[in-house]
Amino acid sequence: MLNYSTSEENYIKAIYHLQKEGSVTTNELAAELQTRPASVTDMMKKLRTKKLVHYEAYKGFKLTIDGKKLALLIIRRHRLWEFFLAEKLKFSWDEVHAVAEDLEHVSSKKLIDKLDEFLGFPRYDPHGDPIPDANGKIETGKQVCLPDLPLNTTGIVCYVSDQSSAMLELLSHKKIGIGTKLEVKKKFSFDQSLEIKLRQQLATNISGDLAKNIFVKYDE
Amino acid sequence: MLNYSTSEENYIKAIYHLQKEGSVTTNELAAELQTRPASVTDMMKKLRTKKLVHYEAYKGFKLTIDGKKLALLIIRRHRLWEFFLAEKLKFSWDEVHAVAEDLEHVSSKKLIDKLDEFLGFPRYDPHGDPIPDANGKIETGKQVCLPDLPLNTTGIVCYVSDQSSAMLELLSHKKIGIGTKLEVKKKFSFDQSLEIKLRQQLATNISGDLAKNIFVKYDE
DNA sequence: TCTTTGTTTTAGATTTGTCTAAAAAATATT
DNA sequence: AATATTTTTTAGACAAATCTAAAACAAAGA
Ligand SMILES: [Mn+2]
Ligand SMILES: [Mn+2]
Ligand SMILES: [Mn+2]
Ligand SMILES: [Mn+2]
Repeated sequence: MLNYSTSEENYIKAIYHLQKEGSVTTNELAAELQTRPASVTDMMKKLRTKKLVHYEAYKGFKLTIDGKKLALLIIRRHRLWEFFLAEKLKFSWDEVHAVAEDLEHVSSKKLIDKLDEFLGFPRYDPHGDPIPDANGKIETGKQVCLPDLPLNTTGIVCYVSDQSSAMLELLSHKKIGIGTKLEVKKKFSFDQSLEIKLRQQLATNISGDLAKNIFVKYDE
Repeated sequence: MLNYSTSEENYIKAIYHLQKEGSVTTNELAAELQTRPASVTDMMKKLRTKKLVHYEAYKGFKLTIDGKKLALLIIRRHRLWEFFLAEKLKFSWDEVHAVAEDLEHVSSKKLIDKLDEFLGFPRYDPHGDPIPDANGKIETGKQVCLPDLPLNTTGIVCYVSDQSSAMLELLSHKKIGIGTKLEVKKKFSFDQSLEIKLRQQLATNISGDLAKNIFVKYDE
């Protein structure tokens, strides 16, 4: 794998995040990167000659296969460092991103693979986003705690942070367990309680305290 | 503390290493950094306006108080990362330097101080060089294993890596312990054995196997 | 002291990544 | 369809860090 500049890497990563499907426009990318449209055009020409983006004037751009591979490598670095900062250095969730933004550009393959191993091959970063593996494979979907699941979106329960018997008793009574599919129908700001609907069942209410401890996976 | 470019930091660190005492010349620094004398002159003018070096045309240069502080901060980052790579990620001694050369430029103060804490405030990097503390204080001298102690230089035993009873028996017989002052008089390449001299005693011989496990501190 | 040699600095060019202002193209409105 | 608006690209400039070639300076030798 060739070596790319910090600037090139930031562009590639930003395009990846913007191109859910279809292509990305000059203004979108300029806004994302806090730069000027003219700078974006310049960089797209460069990334085209390096075969990292498909680009024709006035027609937007998207990553090539190689571009996507590079993006996933940078995201892998970014999220592993975020995990390291939160887990080992006890940074809080909102502090990890800025530092990882710099660390992600240190490009030693061995460093990242050894770091991955040292961390125990974590699957999610501190924000619940999946971490690509050494081959660039990434799990689709996102892991969040229940209050952060968008309304009317199906989520699958994948983890419960509080495993006390009191908690498990409540869960089994509500018929919620690992693998349960559910949707959040309403969020009440007064007490953070949620109205949720389980597959083939009536809606039920759960407290904010309970919801905070339930983690779900969903497709973005 | 202001922020400096990777290039500026590499220059500052190189000057620190070259100016044991007295001042550094253009050609020396160009050789150290694998660059051209003209580039060095350009950079010296820039670092002078930033008050990091004392510099007058044709008269060499040395770090100001602020320049020295910055150098020690970069060296602190470098050596902490080296320790992390060797200790936690199981890199070998000869692999850590190149990666640390990049990591040292990530400038978050909190990152480095938390890393220091996570590592247990190590005092020496994997090459035996002392690590400056959070205030930039650095221990003078260097820690190496006995075969690496320069000939006829007084070293003080500060650590023994093999602490088996067989080993300690041999050491006490030779009257070598923590704090013992000694000099290496001769190195025999045939079997790596050494002829050493202890303070106020006759010279004695020790095997390569023993010598490898004895660490000494000395002034450069 | 004068001259030769080696070192250091200057002058001017290059690359990378950015910017502003103006022109060109695409899109939306009447 | 013609015109107005928005988006994108081009043209030209700039700062950072580097280079080569030439000029200026310092040190050493005759
Ligand atoms: Mn970044
Ligand atoms: Mn994240
Ligand atoms: Mn470096
Ligand atoms: Mn070292």
